[in-house]
Amino acid sequence: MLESAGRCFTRYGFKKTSMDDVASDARVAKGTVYLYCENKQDLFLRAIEHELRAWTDELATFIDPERPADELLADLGRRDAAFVEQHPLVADLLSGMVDGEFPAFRSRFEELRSTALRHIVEVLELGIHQGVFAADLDVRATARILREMQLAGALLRHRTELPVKQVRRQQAAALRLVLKGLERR
Amino acid sequence: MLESAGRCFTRYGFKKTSMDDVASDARVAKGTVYLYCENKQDLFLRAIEHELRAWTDELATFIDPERPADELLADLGRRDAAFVEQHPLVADLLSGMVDGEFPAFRSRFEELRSTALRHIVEVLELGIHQGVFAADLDVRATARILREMQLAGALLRHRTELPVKQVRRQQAAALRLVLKGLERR
Amino acid sequence: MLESAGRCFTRYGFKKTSMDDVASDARVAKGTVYLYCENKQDLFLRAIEHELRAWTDELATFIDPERPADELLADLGRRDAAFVEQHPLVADLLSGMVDGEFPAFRSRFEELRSTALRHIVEVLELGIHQGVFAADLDVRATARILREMQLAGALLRHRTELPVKQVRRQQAAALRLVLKGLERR
Amino acid sequence: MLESAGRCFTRYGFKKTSMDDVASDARVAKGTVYLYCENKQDLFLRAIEHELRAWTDELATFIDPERPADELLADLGRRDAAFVEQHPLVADLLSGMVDGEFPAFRSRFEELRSTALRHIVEVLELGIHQGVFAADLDVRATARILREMQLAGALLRHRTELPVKQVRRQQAAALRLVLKGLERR
DNA sequence: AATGAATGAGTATTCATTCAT
DNA sequence: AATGAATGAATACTCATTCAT
Repeated sequence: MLESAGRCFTRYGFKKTSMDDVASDARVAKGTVYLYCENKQDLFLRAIEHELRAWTDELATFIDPERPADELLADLGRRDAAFVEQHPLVADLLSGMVDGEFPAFRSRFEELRSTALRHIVEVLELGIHQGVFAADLDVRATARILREMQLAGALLRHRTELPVKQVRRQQAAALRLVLKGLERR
Repeated sequence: MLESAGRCFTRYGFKKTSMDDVASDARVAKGTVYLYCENKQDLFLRAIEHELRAWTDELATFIDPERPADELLADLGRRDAAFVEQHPLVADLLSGMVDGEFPAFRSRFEELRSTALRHIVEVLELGIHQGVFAADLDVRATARILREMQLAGALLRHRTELPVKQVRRQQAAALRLVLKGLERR
Repeated sequence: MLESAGRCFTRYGFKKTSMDDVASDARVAKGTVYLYCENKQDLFLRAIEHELRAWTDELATFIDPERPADELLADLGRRDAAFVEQHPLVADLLSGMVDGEFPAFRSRFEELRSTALRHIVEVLELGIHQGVFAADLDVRATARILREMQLAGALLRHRTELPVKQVRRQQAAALRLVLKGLERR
Repeated sequence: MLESAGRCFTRYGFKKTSMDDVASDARVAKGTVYLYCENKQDLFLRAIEHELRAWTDELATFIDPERPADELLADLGRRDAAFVEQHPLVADLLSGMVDGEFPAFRSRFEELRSTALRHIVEVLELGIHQGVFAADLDVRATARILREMQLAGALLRHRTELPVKQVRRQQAAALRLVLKGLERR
């Protein structure tokens, strides 16, 4: 059910997805959908939460402090990019796109986004500690940019249907750009 | 009229904006709106075009090849960021968000986006020529990232209502990150 | 003005004709149309009256009592058919089609239709008097049928776009059918 | 549902009938109407088809070749007239009135009208074969006229609200007129 | 638990009519 | 007299939501 909802919302967006779409994707009757949610908004939020659970599991993966931070960061980037590409709803959440539809949930969303940042922040701080990243980085702002860049790639694929090759090229270019910028002077 | 439309579409998105919204924002009757457009879609596209005209005017400003490219890029970045913040519809266009609503216009949009890239590409190439940027940059992919980063900032403001200070911090961090990454080895 | 209205109403019908259609056909501004009529209904009625004036002029033509009634009837039929083909609004009026749109004018219309019948009735009565038509004809009902048959032809052309040849064939067949039926036993 | 639609379209015509009219006549909500049709057009066509089904069933009734054709024709005329009076939508179809509203369906309608003619043609040909009708009749054109005359009566009733008595008188007169005209010389 | 027919509020669009210029 | 921009009531159609079965 929630997966059907996720699929539909991903494909058509919140407004354009009808409860009928969800119901028929899930091969149940429309009324049945309402057994699992209060209303369309609620369904959307549940669907996001569902994807987020997988996301936080993913994030929980251990960050090995022995490995050089730049390597870690590249790794994290790749993994996150891959995940977000598979879960565009999460991408929508992170990019703030959904905030417009749910003004009431803004602060909740902000919190979720914060969570997603924490891991990048950790790696950056580790890097500074290891002496591979510049000490005077604005860690939080930088983390945000890094996340944004991953998102950009993920959203690009879903929204503009660029060929995968180009997306990868862009991601590679992003990494290069960024790693140099992080380096200690 | 087009400005009212721009305001509304920006605030509520395409679907959630009703022609009544636009009409009452413009303080005219609903029928009057239809004197200036064929359709809601048409209105949206006109509103975007209206903002884009200002954008292309902005872009037409001369890029002085005597100035160092890194300086130019910073300048361009600031100016573009400022502009996009004032014209979120353009941001939506550039970020590919609108493509979902108007599949028929995708190629047209892509072209517009290309235009917007050209200036960044130019500056990058100038920088390579000047010897301040690395010669082996993937110019197009890099340009795309740079644009994405500006957009990210602009969208952030409109969608998540972060305090301006934080947005500026993020933009500064982005610049720093990026300029280093562009440098010649 | 009235001719433009006539043309438009003929082509598109009452509902589908917009005041803009009439105005642009008459090459004046929409407001100008309202100088010549109170509203759309009024315009329609004036347009019909305009055509009817020509019709009553036509009907006023002298019926020569010396000529055999069957010949007269054939003549009248041809002339009326030709006229109605040129003035489909009159045909609509006669066929009762417009009554639905203007329930308030029904009795007025009925009167106009009566006028149109009178001439046929006269010829039939002349024929009875001459002894060429059966004395026990239901004159009024028969007149109505004859009119109907002419109308049918006229409407056919405008509504179904049959080739002229076929319409003529039908009119010839109608005449033959009818003249035999009118004959004295 | 279809009957409500038929009633409304009959009473007010296609344009003037609103979906609300149909819905409230059928004592359901507007949305419910859309469960049974795609469109207003579609609803109209379905309503016509609904009436037509009854019509073709009616036409399917056996034409006994043993009976004299003039008798058969009178019978057919009476039955058809009665039917068309009860189903004015069919009358509108046959008279070509609906063609203007649905240019796209013109050929489909023409075909339906052809079907309706076939039976009259058959009786006429039977009559010629029996020697009661003139051999040189233009069968098709004549059939068309006969149909037209029945229609005229039916439409008359619905559109002008003549007293039934007068309609019957007209139909009787029509029959008399016609049967004489069909006779062998 | 599951269904899906019924609902009706919400929205885009049209067009007769008005009125300041 | 003539204009045509502005109006807003009217109307087709959609879809989230309910509820009897």
